[in-house]
Amino acid sequence: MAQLNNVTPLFKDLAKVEHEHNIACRECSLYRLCLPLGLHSNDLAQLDKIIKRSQGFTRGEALFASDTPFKSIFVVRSGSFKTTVQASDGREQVTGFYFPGEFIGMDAIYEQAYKSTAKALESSSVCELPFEKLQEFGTTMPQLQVQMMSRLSKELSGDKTLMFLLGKKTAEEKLATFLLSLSRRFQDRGFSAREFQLTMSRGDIANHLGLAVETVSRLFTRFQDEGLISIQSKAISLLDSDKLKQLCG
Amino acid sequence: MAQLNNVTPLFKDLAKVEHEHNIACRECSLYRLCLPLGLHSNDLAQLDKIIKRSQGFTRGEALFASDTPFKSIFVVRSGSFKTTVQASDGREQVTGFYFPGEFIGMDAIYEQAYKSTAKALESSSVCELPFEKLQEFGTTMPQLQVQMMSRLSKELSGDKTLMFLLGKKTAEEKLATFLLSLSRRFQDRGFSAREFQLTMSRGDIANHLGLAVETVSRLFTRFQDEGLISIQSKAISLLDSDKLKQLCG
DNA sequence: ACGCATAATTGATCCAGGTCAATGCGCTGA
DNA sequence: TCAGCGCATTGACCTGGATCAATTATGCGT
Repeated sequence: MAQLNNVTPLFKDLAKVEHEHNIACRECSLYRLCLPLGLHSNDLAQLDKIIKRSQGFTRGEALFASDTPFKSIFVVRSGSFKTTVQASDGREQVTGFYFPGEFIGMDAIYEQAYKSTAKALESSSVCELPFEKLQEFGTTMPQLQVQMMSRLSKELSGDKTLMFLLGKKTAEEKLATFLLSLSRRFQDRGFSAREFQLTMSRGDIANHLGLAVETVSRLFTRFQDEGLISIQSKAISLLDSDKLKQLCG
Repeated sequence: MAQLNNVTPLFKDLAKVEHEHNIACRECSLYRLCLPLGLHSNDLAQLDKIIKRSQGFTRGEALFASDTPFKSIFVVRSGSFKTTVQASDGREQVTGFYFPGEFIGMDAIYEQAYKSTAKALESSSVCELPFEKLQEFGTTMPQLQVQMMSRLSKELSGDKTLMFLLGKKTAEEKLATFLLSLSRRFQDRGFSAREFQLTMSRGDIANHLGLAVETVSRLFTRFQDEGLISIQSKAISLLDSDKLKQLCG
């Protein structure tokens, strides 16, 4: 666990527990958020067997790189990740941030190759689901397939929302929306909706929202001046989420 | 067929043939692009039975509305559609355009409700796939499930690309990318990659790309002045797609 | 074929947010 | 403890594309 001491993981307790023991899905605290939902216990045991529990990634380490053959879908177990797509000229877009229980790599099924790069934002770990095995299981566990589709659909729906954000929202609306989205996701995971760590850099946030770093920085200070938030480097608390909600448009 | 005479459907021949006969998947000219790919012929016959072939929609008519219960996934049979998401304040974002063989409504699986509105851009028709039935079939036809996931994945991948476009590209790059994307899709469907109809309005294009109508209009005239395209109201031809490719960045 | 509504073009002006530049802060490692 | 470096903040200025305002096509209904 030494590597965990020099960072501030978002989900320290989870990381501690689940790094140390390769605990079964049934006992995983993410169960409620994850794939196995709705599976019977013998099916669950089957699933358990094919899941590879990874050793963990350190800040900046890649889970997979763009244009690499697709083999597995990953579920974040602890920590957090970002995914990016890049153009040949070097420009890149942060397409998403991923927290425990969330799936990474589903956009690679069609092309059979990852079309984005996934990097850890802090010390993190994942469960690896080899897609071929997953397919085999689909025959005997239709519920699993439905669950998978549901996951894909959820991300699709989220992406449409993001398209609206990128295409139609002002800088202020973008940042307010982003903060509340994080807040909601932390709450879903049993953490404070009010206070949390921004594990990604200002640059990552700006990039993701289609803004310049400077704009994000200015907005943070303005939100703070207006008493909406309190922010100190990576630690943020939402002081007036009602007003933030209004700002989302 | 009277309703088809006063419009210029993108896929007139398809519309003619497939409106009149409820032809089976096996004989459908979209087979290659559509769901049944990889199914055995007896499976195909099964699938055929659950597919409802709709009567057709006229320009502006809604296939489904936002916040309506989810029942079916739709495949465009002829014509074209757009999907939009809207905010409470009235702003809306065109999240996609859909052509024959493409799937609409997959982002509704998770929420079990359509989170976008789909409208016909011209006289169009769809195949309706009741999701419940599709699920039942999944048990006996795992291949179908895989195919569905593949479709979802493809759209996901496309959305990431669009996020890059919205977040990082200039107006010029956006429009060039859009035109080439249409071109490629028409080519995939056996139509000219060089000359086609823009069934959507300038407003729809602008909205989709996160631009103002005026900007799109100006770019069209500029592209025309520079000899890249030739455009006359809805009819466009790409005169220099190599240079357009360069403009995409 | 005519007239009205809607869509598209074109021009003039403006501003949100980007870019450039300088400074400040906080890790990290010796 | 402190130097060095990457990240973040702050200020000054600039610009791509939005907005506003006419004008001109297009197409639809009668």
